[in-house]
Amino acid sequence: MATQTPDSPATAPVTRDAERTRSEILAVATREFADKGFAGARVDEIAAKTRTTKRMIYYYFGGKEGLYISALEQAYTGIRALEQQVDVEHLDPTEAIRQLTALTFDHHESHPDFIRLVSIENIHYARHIARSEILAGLANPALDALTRILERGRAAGRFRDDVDPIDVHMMISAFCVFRTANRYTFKAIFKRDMLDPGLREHYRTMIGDLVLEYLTAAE
Amino acid sequence: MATQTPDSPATAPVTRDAERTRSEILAVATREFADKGFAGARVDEIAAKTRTTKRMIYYYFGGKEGLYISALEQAYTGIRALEQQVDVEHLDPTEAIRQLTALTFDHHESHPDFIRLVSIENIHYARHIARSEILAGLANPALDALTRILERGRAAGRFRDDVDPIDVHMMISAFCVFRTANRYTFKAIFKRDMLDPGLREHYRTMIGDLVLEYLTAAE
DNA sequence: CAATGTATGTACTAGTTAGTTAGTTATACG
DNA sequence: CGTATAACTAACTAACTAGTACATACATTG
Repeated sequence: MATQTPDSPATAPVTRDAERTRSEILAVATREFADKGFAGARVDEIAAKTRTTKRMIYYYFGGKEGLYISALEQAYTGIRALEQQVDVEHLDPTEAIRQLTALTFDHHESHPDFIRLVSIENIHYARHIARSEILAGLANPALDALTRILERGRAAGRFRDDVDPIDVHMMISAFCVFRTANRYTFKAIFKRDMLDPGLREHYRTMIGDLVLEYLTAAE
Repeated sequence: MATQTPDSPATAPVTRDAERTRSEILAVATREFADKGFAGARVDEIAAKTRTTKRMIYYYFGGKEGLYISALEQAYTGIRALEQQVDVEHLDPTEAIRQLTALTFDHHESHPDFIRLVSIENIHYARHIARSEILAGLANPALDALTRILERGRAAGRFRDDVDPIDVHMMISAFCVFRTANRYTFKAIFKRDMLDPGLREHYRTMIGDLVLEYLTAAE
């Protein structure tokens, strides 16, 4: 009786899977931190939303802060992996810029949790990113692609040659990040949801126009 | 002896000043909330940084959330009052856009706490702004000024006529907000401080160029 | 198949935190 | 001058919250 029988549903089949436990905690934590911030998220609540217990958070991540840093690292490496797939080398510079801005636009739209984590991390003065070895040395595929596009465009005499890739990247990010990160206050004040599906194409084109107009302007 | 004498420094002249107490609490709270977020800020710490006690926070603001909302309201009304002073009606449209972008740029740079509060409020899905009657009906002087500039520019045949004032306002805000709000993660990743004084003029001109290039482009 | 380390659950704790209770004192006003 | 009221203080509390001690079960490997 004390022995576990296959027909005892009370004692669930407690299969052990360290990787599953770890990744489940991480997934739940990412959502919770993105939703409520570092201070607002609750370790007990994160634990409750997993199939395991709070003890496991401390076992795998050391504590609340370790868990938050791991969530950040995972979010960043995930986004960077996506960016790595950007292939615009074969396109002509103008079309490459259009594709790159559209891709960035799409990335930001489809990863709101990532954007929120970045906002939260900025509220914390990027203290955790600075501390993380993984995040400090992370390459930026989108910037690399942009740098090469600008070089080609400049060589072809299509783009002005006094522009800095980081500045152009900043323009694109600013627009895409603002649209997602400031969605709620913007809507409250201007009564417009920047993520309204009906406005999507308009904004997706606009950021391409904006950047290209700037790049092709006379110096 | 029990009577308070002018030469007894132990019993400080506890002058009562409701307005001073209230505004001191509000000033400290604004800094604390901007620094640590709503959940991260501590009522006890806010109280400790004032000359009064925690009880007064509850006396004047009802609670932590009431205090946070009051801080938000004050920050927004302060910024709006500043914007009201924008006077670009007498300038020609191109110059007016240059002035307006530069002014917005300056405002954002000199009010980092306001930008941080906005970021924090977005993390909270603008729940508090939506609830505040003061903030819901706040006019937007910068947008009004922009609308009139665009009309004049369009009438003069200088600007394209398919642009929406809210969209242009969004571009300008996106750039200026991003530069301040995402300063820390941007620096950690791209090793560039967007608020470096040496880059200030460069960025201040850039946002004007960017918007004007867009407004004067062929449709 | 024993045994050893990894993985997991339960129950607890110390410290914190928002909010409150029960008053006291200054000041305006008749 | 006395008194009503607004402004203010100190000490307290109940609930929460991150983190831990301790016990135990699974599974891998020799």
